[in-house]
Amino acid sequence: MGRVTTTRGNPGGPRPRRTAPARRHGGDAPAPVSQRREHLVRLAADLFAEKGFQATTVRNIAQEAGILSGSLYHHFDSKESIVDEILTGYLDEVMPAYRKVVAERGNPRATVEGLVRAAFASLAPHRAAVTVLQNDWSYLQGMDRFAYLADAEREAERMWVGAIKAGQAEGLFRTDIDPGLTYRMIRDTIRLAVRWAGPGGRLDTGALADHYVKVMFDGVNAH
Amino acid sequence: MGRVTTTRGNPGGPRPRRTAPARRHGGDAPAPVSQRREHLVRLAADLFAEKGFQATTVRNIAQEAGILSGSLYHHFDSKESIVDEILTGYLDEVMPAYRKVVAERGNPRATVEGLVRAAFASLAPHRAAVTVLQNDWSYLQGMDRFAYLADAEREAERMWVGAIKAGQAEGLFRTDIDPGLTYRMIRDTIRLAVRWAGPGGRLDTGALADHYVKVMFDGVNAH
DNA sequence: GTCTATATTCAGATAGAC
DNA sequence: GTCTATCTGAATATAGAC
Repeated sequence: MGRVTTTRGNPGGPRPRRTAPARRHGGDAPAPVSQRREHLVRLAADLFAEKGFQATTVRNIAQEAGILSGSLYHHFDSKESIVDEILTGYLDEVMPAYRKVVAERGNPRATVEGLVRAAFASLAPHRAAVTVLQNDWSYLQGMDRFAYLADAEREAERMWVGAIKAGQAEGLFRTDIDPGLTYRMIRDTIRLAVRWAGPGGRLDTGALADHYVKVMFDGVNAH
Repeated sequence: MGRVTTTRGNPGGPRPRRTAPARRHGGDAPAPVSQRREHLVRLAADLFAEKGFQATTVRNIAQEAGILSGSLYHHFDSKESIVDEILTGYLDEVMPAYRKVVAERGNPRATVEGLVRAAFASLAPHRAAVTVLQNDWSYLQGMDRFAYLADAEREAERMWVGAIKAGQAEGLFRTDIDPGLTYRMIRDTIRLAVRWAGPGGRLDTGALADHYVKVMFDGVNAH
């Protein structure tokens, strides 16, 4: 609607020259097809995990790889397609893990514990995805391309809340807590763990899961 | 350093004319000094609470107020000074509340419960600050101007962890959980509640605090 | 597969007229 | 106190040389 199409405008201009592209191999194997691409995704993921998707620029990613930003577009359509790959990789792991736990049809306590452990287990290999889901959720929500995120979230909620309600029905869990509220508390706490289980890797997620299961089931009170 | 000073460049160009600045008074009192300013801060806060600080533009804020972005700079130095005001307002409320709870020197269980309730109570009036602290923490950390955030966080951690450790020493809390880890779990879960206690205001924070205290102390298991 | 060069758009911010 | 007009810088992305 009434777009102004001035043919002017050139911010940027001559950019500072870098010294050299810092090659990191001197005649390696030809690389199957997209080993280079996967490497770039991993570099991007590290940056996304540090500061989120929106806060990371394609120049950041390119610099990390020792190339210029324009060169990234030989490998990727767009910045969005990079994060798409990262998010899809996460969901392709965690959702089947959830479904497997539910399909085992153990008692609800075992199911909830299994879900907690599955969630924690997926944190370490997918820090970037989890960080992006926290930081940039509302941004991604606005895009048709990422509608699958909300779908997955709905399915996950059904599984968790179902297990909690079943546990209440069987008298395993107290009935004076709200299942939906409890699910969100649990989910959020696990996701946030990615921040301090962070790059330093000070805490392994197995130990975190143990800690969390203890507190969640029995509370902080001494018996 | 070799800046290109083309005299060109005019993104924006002729902007669509708005109909009128939507005045909301027709001869009110002269307004003490900065009633207008406070109003603008509140508008900005709503936007920050929705999508964070970095994701909100000064043009967003101005549009919400029915003025142009340049006009905002009559009231504020910069976008940062707006968020500074918001964050300061939050800390000026929550930190004294924490200190008061600790100063009462009740038993550690009462102290922890008091801290939880103080934290929840501060959510509703300061949604923007809490959202910004979550979304833009790493961005703000990099700036000297916001060093006071880390200071406050350190003081808060000392109070919480102190209460948890005291409770363990008195045999009130189980000793097989890590105080620092437990504090972060609690803190993060409370902060995240701001998202779904959100704009709809579906859940009042008093009820949330009740729910949370129950689960935290006694766990989800039935007795 | 990378670089050069640049288009395009949008961000925060400013000067001065009204 | 707001608007007009614009600057400056930075972001995503593209075209074509090498």
